[in-house]
Amino acid sequence: MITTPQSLLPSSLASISHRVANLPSNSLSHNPGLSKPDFPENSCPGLSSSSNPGRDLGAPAGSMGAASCEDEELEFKLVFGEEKEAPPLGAGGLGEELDSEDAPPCCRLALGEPPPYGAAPIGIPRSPPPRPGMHSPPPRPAPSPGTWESQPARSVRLGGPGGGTGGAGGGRVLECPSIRITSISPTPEPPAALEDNPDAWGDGSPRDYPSPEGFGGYREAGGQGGGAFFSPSPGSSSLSSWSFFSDASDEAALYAACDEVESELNEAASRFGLGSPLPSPRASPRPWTPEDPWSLYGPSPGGRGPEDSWLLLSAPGPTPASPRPASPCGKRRYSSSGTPSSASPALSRRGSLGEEGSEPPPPPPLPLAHDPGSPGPFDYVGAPPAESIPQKTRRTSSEQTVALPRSEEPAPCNGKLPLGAEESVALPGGPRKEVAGMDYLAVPSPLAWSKARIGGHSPIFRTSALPPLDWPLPSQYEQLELRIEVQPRAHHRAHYETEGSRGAVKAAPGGHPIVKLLGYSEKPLTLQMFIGTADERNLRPHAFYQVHRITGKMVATASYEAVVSGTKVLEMTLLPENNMAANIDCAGILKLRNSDIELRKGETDIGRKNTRVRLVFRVHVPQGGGKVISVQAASVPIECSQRSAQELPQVEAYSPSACSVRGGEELVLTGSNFLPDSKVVFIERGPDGKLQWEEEATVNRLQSNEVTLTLTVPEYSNKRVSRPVQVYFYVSNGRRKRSPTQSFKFLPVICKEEPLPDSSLRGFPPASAPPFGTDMDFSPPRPPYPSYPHEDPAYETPYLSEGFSYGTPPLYPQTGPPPSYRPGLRMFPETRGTTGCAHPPPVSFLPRPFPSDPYGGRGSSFPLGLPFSPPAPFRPPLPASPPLEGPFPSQGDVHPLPAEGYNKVGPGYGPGEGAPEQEKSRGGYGSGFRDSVPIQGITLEEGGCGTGGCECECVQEIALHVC
DNA sequence: GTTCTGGAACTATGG
DNA sequence: CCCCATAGTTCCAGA
Repeated sequence: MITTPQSLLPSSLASISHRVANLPSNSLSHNPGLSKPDFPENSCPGLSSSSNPGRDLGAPAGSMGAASCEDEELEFKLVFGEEKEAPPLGAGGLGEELDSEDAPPCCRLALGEPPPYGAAPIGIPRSPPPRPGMHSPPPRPAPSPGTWESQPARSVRLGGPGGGTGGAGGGRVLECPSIRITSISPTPEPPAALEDNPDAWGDGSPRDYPSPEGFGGYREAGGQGGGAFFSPSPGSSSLSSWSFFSDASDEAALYAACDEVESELNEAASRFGLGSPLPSPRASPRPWTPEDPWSLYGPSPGGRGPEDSWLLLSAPGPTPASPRPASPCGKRRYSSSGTPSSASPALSRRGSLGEEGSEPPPPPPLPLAHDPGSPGPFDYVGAPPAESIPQKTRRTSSEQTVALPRSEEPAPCNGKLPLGAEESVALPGGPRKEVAGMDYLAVPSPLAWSKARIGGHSPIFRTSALPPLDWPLPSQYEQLELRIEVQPRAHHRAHYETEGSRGAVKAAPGGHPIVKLLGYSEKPLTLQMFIGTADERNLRPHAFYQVHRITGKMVATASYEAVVSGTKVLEMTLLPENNMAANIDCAGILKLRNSDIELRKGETDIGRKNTRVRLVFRVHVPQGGGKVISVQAASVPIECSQRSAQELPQVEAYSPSACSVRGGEELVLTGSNFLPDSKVVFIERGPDGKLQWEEEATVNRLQSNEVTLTLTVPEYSNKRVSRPVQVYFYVSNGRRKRSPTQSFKFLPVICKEEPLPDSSLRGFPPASAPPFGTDMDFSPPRPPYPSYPHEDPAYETPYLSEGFSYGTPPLYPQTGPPPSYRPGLRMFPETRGTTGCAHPPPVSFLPRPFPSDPYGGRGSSFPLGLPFSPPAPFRPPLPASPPLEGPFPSQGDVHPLPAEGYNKVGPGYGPGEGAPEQEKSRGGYGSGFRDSVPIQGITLEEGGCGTGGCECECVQEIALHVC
């Protein structure tokens, strides 16, 4: 680990680092798992961990890693130094509160100042950012009427010890709701230091790098970060951070334990003139130049400094050898965590802790290490010039990178940060981050924040106090509107730090997303972009994903990275000559290891299954008088996991679910991942499970798209069957890419017409036909679902399936109309379970979990006021992930509403059509499907299942097919 | 030689 | 405790 770096480091530091590394506890354990246990006992777990991990990880990563690694170490060392300083809360300049409004806002930006790169957009002040997960306190009204300013919970200036060398003057300011325990920190100075003393670093030693660390945030910075300092390795770090930092007491213990080390480090650091170690050593590989405004931000984004920085800390990663090193250690169990993706905010600790809070609490100081004025508008940390770091580093980046300190960062938004701004912060932040998050005491629950924010304040802020990233902002205000003209694709496989880039996010139509600011064209403005969440909660920076700057020949859009509160922000310029539009061809998505993030002190979100993100764009339009109007637009949800990306086709609903053995009817499938060459194959298996019949259906390509397949049901092999025949079909995108099978029935043809009473048709009298589930279609698994309330418009979406309600496929109007979305489609709820039916699941779809049958199992749904219709509309919790949602991009909308999605879906069907169709469907029902259905096949099934306990013969049915 | 990708092996987590 | 399924990460290989 130390090797190279050490060499670079002063002997003292080096020695220290070694020592650290060797510390018992630490164990450096690469193995996280190990470390964790040790922690308690060990004195300085964190340290140890830190040391290694990164390296290890890095190593594996690749050649590049080497460099990074080195850097990492350096940082590590540096960090230590800082820590020492930092720890004390107040250490250096702590105590000061910046926050005051006027405060110098770290955020302040110089509007108008051109960015370093090309067109100089107007600088945007950086807002204090809260950590991704965390919520920042709602902005408070600024002195000026009508304007808001972000407000840190409290700000504390960390000080750089005066050291300050850092210049930073001191320190960074942290906003802390609570008390900060860690030492970590804050040392913002580093950057400052750098700036101030460029010479010191000048040699290009690792130290020179700006502190990417700042970024450390993301991985935890805190944990790592801070922890990082303490524990480099992910695992360890996490552990350490976790264990140690989680409590103040723990931290204290740590500190004590590490005291010695810290002291030494500090000393060493001081000798070097590092004010604070923190600074971002990593930041950019290239020598840091004081003059470079960006330097302040930290490592260069371009280089991905940030990432690197993050990585460093975070990186603990596993070495190549061990695949999942990180997680093991301290991972928390998902189950325990409660909701996975954050489905429910409430659940998350954040609320209480501060997890989010954590982030928020310490809103990192924006870094402006440098003077705001000078550099540029962007206060953030990162944003260094692109050139700074080779992308390649990416891999290593992990190692290098420090996690961005998300929230941690001091949030001073207002306050200015010390320079190094985020980075510096970050670095320290890393540590800090954790600290920060953790440290802070209780923070208002996310919900609370949400409410506060949701209120709808005007998007007018002071340039000195821009809104945190987790602040909801309107996409439009007065004549201004930030619009995503071209939405990104619904899938984008994010890359890990250990991988190479997987490219920029692309648009569905090809090309890349395009964002445009309407209503303003006076001068260049900076467009910010970060990766936000896609869950039902308020939009906020995603804890497990970070934007990744893509550079290359093919990238035409200039951009640079910055780190705001631990969240990497990609900044681009909107030029009047381009109609204030930007082609987002420079934004990739980096996936952070769940274990790294989860271990962060304040992090409450769970990474597992939390793979959807949204691209969030922001623009701060200067209004004069030190005010800006901030508008934001978020893209459609983007699924970032490989799996989903290559995911198997999924059938979420289909209609009809049965037809005559003659086939020929049109069957519409809705789901996701359908391809132009997707095939739909019908099969029948014998009692022994052997394939008895197989037939590929003819797909109507013109009426099919990614989420809808329209096909013609093939003719069944035996047209003389006297009973309904249960068959199955699946969608295939190629070998190994088949959807789960769906059940379908072929009904015998009855020449004699048998009129059915309306009642029966519609509702199947309870007695005779169990409403729900019985339907054959559903295969076993599904519980009877209650129907979604038809009444509720909201549910009219695809999910609703009338068919479902009726339970019988035949009921669906089989008329031709497209299927677009027919009401008939039904969604299956999670199959398992609810009913009790043990059915094998022939139908295993239901991707989304539905609530169990509210109606006691019987619940099938009866939409139209059928006898059995559920009393109250039952609303499935689709929300989080509406089935369709992912795939369907609704243009322009930020929120993935199923409905919207659907609208878009049908190829032939224009957007918006969906609704109509649905209605039609309904209408059809209402009017009497009979009429609408020339040929009706009615199948009555009785299933024990429907009722509940059945064992399952679920299908006893009577099918009548009217000719 | 790099950057992108697509695939897939491995391992952890949960049921 | 074992088995299986699902998911997250890391690797590999080809374009």
